[in-house]
Amino acid sequence: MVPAARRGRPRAEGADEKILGAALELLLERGYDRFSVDEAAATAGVAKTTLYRRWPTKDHLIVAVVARMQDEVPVRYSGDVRADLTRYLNAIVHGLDRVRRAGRPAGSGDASAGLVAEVAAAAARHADVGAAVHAMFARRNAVVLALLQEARSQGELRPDLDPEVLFDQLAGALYYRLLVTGRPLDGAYVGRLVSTALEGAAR
Amino acid sequence: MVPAARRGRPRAEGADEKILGAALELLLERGYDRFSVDEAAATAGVAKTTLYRRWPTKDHLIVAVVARMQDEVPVRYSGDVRADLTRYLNAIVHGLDRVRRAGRPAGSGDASAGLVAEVAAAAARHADVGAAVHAMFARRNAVVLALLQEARSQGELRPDLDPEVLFDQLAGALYYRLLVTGRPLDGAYVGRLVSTALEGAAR
DNA sequence: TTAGTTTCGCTACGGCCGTTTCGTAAAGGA
DNA sequence: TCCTTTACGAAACGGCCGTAGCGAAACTAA
Repeated sequence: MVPAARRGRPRAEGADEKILGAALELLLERGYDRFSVDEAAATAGVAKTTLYRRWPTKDHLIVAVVARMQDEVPVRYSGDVRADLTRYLNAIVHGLDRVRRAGRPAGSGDASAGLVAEVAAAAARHADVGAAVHAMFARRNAVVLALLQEARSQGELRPDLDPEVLFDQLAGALYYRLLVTGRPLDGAYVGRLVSTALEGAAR
Repeated sequence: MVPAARRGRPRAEGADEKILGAALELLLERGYDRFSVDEAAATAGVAKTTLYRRWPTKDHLIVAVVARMQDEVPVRYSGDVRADLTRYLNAIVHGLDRVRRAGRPAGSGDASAGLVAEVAAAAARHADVGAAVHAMFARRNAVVLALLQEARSQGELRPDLDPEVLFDQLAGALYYRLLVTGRPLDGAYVGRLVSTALEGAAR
């Protein structure tokens, strides 16, 4: 489907890519707060107005960059939910580790926690960014929710289980631990988390 | 314990209170992003330098305001963990609702989600703010963790349960739902959450 | 060709954050 | 009393975000 020929001067070809590439580099190097829109435009070799025509705020740009670097984690039901969930959550932890290792060296805290928190804050600041962030996570998590439904229909999970609630518990615990408690997020924690969620706390 | 008499001119008595009060009012009225330090100082009737001598950044000030309005939720083990946890989580939800209702009317999304996300972002931006935020939550959650240990020793919870993991699941799910999925946070969700966490997902 | 539309780069601006400077005020110590 | 120390208000500043205005460029439509 070729886009309908529009009226005036066409947008500079490849400008979007140049901007997103420069922005990604600067974002990983400096983190959200030390990231400057002026510098991103300059690094991309583009006027600031050209950037702002595409992304109306710094928040919009950052979320676009983050959405772009989201790698999908391929997951399929293997017959062992515990193993599948453990693998998926470990992939999230590993992705956060990559951001952390790429982050700024200064003692400004955890780069991965910072990025997650800033994306959440951007989602709360602008309604359209919020919609984009919610869609980004929904898309990313859809495969896992389907996996949980499959495991439930296979009898490995309780028939009355709400997969969304279970997933909120798992992913939520990861981000809560990362952002609120400041305690380490590693494979051992993922293992304890999956066990507790699957086997339950009662009795 | 009287503070040791310090050398120079003493700090203006009551200035801290005036600033925190004005800041709280402005924060609830406008939200983090539309909150201006200059305006907070002017409203408090204080020079900006006086404010910055006490809180070196806007983030420090906001976190101090939030820490101040944290009301502790009194919880004791009643012999029914499900009821106790439900009450506690509903208190959190209710507290977020209060912030939401006090929030700005403009379509800038959810005021409570915004405040939570901004506090998390502030914690990630400055190491000392992070320590304060972690301590604030640890203090707030300590009673619940003690409650869980009590319930475990009373045989209502699994003897091998890690209370921290269980609590991460519960609180994390709330904030994850609020910030990431954008879906409603109400009593019905709290009920489903507690049930799933206590009874487990397996079988 | 001509007119109209949209984008481009460039520049300047207002608002806010955080810092700095300056003169003054209020305390303790000699 | 005089000196030192710390806090105060007022003002100015640089950096960054986001907006506005300008002339030029690139395209469509007539």
